[in-house]
Amino acid sequence: MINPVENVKKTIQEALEKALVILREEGKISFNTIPSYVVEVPREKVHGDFATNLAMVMAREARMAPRQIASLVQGIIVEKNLLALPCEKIEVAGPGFINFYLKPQWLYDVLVTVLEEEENYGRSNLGQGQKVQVEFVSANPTGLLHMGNARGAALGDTLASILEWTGHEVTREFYINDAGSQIENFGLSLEARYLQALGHDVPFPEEGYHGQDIIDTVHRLIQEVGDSYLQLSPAKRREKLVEYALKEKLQAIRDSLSRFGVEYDVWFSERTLHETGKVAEVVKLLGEKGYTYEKDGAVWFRATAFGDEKDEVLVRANGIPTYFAADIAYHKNKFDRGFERVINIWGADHHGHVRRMKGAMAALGYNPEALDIIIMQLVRLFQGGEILRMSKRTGQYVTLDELMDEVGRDAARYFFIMRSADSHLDFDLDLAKKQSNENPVYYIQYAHARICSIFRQLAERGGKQEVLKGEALRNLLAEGVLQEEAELDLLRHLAFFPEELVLAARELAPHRIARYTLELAGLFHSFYNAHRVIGVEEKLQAVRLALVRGVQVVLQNALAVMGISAPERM
RNA sequence: GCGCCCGUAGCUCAGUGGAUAGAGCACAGGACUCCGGAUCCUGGUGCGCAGGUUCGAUUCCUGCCGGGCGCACCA
Repeated sequence: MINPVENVKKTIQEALEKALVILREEGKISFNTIPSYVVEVPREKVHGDFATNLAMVMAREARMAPRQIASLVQGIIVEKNLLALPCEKIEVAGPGFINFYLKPQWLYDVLVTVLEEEENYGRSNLGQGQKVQVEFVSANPTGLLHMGNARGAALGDTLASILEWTGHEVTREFYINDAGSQIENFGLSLEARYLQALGHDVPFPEEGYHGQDIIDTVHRLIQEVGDSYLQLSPAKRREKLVEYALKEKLQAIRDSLSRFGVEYDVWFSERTLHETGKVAEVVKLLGEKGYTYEKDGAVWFRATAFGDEKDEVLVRANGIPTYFAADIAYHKNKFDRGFERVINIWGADHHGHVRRMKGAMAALGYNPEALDIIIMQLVRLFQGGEILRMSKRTGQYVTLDELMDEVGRDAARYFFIMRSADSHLDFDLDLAKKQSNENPVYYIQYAHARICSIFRQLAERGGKQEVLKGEALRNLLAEGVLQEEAELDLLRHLAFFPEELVLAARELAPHRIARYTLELAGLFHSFYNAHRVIGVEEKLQAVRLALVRGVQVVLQNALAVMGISAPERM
């Protein structure tokens, strides 16, 4: 649970603030409060290991030129030795930055930490055990999973992992839309296919589900029950057909997601909310709080009271509650189960739903801030330069399984994780198939395989295979054996892993980890091409083996977060 | 018309209130008799346009232009 970067930043902050207090006591500077400032790693290495904008943001408060403040602070830190870190030099630069050039000591400590914590390196307690639910995919169980669902699955699962790594108690949940009008429609489609399969010339509903998959489902059912459903009333017949098909579809969805590396803790049925009266209950509750009214025979929710453009129907004139009503009941249930934070991943086509959902939570007395809805932009599928429309109705879509058949699970996951949820994703099928070997995930995995290969080589040559750790490693590093730029760059990147997870958790941004891992792999490949590990001088080989082992550990951890395998050979 | 997202290199995309804006692909050239060449190294007139806030804006705000998606008693 060590975050090296955070520790250094804190140490620098302490020095800065002590310096300011001393300067004020000496009457050299005046201020009431220290404005918020940052200690960060500069983009350019020539600007030091860490830098702060403190002097610039203090300028107004202290009524003094930024560079002058910076000089005073820098001077007093050096003079009184306020910084509790081995430091090369502290400089004032540019418009008033204070740049800290640290001795590589802190980077050496990082390596000791990584090898100490191993598969736990990166974990933190940011969340302090907060109970978080991540609900994602929640595809209609009337068809197979398409590319949009796949993106949601990769993002949701990775986000859940990131939250786990940062000290949250996470539940992954899938909401099964097994009620409502699309189920009615599903039943009508199944019925038509059933009758057609038995030789009846009946029309197929225009708005029905045209996919081949439900024809197959019906044929399997007929193997079991034959034409016995012809005797049933249409309503009963549809109910039986839906029951059978839903079970089958749901199993297929579970299997696909499982194959994609996604395992849910909870599968939550919408139908149960209706059957247990929870939907009616929540409508009543909203009424009691004064947020509903009747118009044209329907019950409406006052979404406009929460900034929405218009109100929304909860119960139709025919007495059947809407999807929205059920979803409110579902979200109430989430909070009632004790989740302190609820995160949903929705497709961009549902973004209009966000404000009223939050409004409904506020109306029920829950904190709408505890509900985070990540809007994921849609996936546009191209083939041969043309857009393929994805639609369950027409049955024309590429499924998650087909995608995995084409490019494999690792590449598919990485492809979705590497882009921010905000970006519109154009997926060129031809390109994805053709370039599957050019997917960056292989670049990362290759770095890992190469490291494994180093250890294999070492074994074959009969060399010492155990990697130095703890004090022995610390002592050897203290001799300054690791000096190369490429080595220090790698250590610096390893240092950032815990911080990167914290940022990804705060920003709910899984793509940060994809990027981080790619950069780490790149730094390793550069190092590998420039320097040898095996066959160099004994001490150097020992510390380089430790370094390479450290990289391996972090690659494994990062890949684990993303649900991607770390192959030993490729 | 209203709302949300996006507009960064030829293409696909990262990125940040700061000091010289990055990566992959594509293109051109080059690399160890040695740990895996699925690698590395070298090569770049780019933040849609116009205002505003700020010591400082590609980043924040407003308007405009362009693209995607919503705006059902569907989900």
